[in-house]
Amino acid sequence: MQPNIIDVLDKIFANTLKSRIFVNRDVLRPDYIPDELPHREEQIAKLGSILAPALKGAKPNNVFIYGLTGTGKTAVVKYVLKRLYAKALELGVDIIPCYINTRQDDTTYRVLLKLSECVGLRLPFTGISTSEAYRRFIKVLDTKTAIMLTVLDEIDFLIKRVGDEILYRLSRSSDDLSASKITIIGITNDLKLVEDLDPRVRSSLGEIELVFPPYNAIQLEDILTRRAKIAFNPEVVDKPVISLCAALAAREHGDARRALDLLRVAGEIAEREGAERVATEHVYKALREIEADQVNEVIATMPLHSKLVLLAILELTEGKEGKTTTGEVYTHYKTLCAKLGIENVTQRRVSDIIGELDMTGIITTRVISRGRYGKTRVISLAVPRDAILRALSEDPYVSQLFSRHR
DNA sequence: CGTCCACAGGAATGACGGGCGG
DNA sequence: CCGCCCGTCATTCCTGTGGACG
Repeated sequence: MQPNIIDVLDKIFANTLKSRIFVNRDVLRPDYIPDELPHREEQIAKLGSILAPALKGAKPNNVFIYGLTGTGKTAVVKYVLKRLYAKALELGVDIIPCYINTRQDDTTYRVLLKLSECVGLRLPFTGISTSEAYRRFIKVLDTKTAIMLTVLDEIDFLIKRVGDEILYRLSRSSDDLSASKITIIGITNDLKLVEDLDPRVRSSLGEIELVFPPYNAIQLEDILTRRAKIAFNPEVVDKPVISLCAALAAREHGDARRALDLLRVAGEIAEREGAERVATEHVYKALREIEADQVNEVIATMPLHSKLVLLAILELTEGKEGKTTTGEVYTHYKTLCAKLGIENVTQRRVSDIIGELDMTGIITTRVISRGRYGKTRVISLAVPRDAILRALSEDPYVSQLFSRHR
């Protein structure tokens, strides 16, 4: 037994090492920052001119950057900061870039921790209050004459978690500083974020706004082509494959991350199958795999009753045009609860659950009136049923319902 | 042409668990 | 460490409504 496992592993290792598909798979990963950012020249130029005053030791305006996922916001900001920092070194100007992703560091204290790290101050992980942390950070920063360029990526998470208090503090930090200055660059894909922001913060933070439009299919194709050249062995991907990835991602909303994911996963599938080259069928498989992963993730975190409602929908949409209605779902859902011996929630709640499922994109609903026979929502599945079925069977309660009628 | 079905969906309220500030 | 507040899931009660049917 043991030698067998080792043999298998050896084979896997060897295959990975002498991959005939990939040269450098990492350049297709979402966190990779490329040396060139095609089709974002305009945004690079704008951000560059906004931040350029830092090179003269002046405080640039705060910037707010909007754009849907995969439109290159993070990449552009990181790129511009890198170039700016290099130039500053050359000129002997003190610029301190600081990148914080507030999805990971989503508390005031953790943000302050990161800020301090950027100015070379090590704060304890715990033990001091946030105001003390702020005081110490400011004290160190004020020993310098520097422009601190603070990027707060996915800033909506921070605001949702702790409100806009630190933003206010930071935007008013010049009151506490004599020589140094802090510029804030906020990044978000939530276009209506500013609405629920303290007006004082809004005006100081949104001094300048930059919008990143989605890429179109042609631009995506160009991006993929450049990236594929570095990522793959020559001749293993050809144009139709890349065009397909671009077209599929453009259909979403021009999400470059999505396009790159597709290409990478397609390559991984091709490799797993021991294929010579990446074919369009691998892309379709990749699409299904990525979709299934997302469905899995969404469903896994759902509460039990949402899963049961989803199961009810799943079973009711089998056959007959794949459509069902709220009333049918509720009745069927109640029988499922009865089988499990648990209490059911009210119809009002199920109505909301159906709405929530619609929001996640797993199902599609539309309100219609059947006249004499009342008003209801027509429900149909929006993703492959086997993906849902597999995700639901992960749940220990729900899976009892499967094994029974098997 | 008015009714009335079968829900949609708003408002108020409560149980519960987790995180935060003092 | 404790009380407090907040978000989530849920209930109760409610008003609103498009259009087939009588």
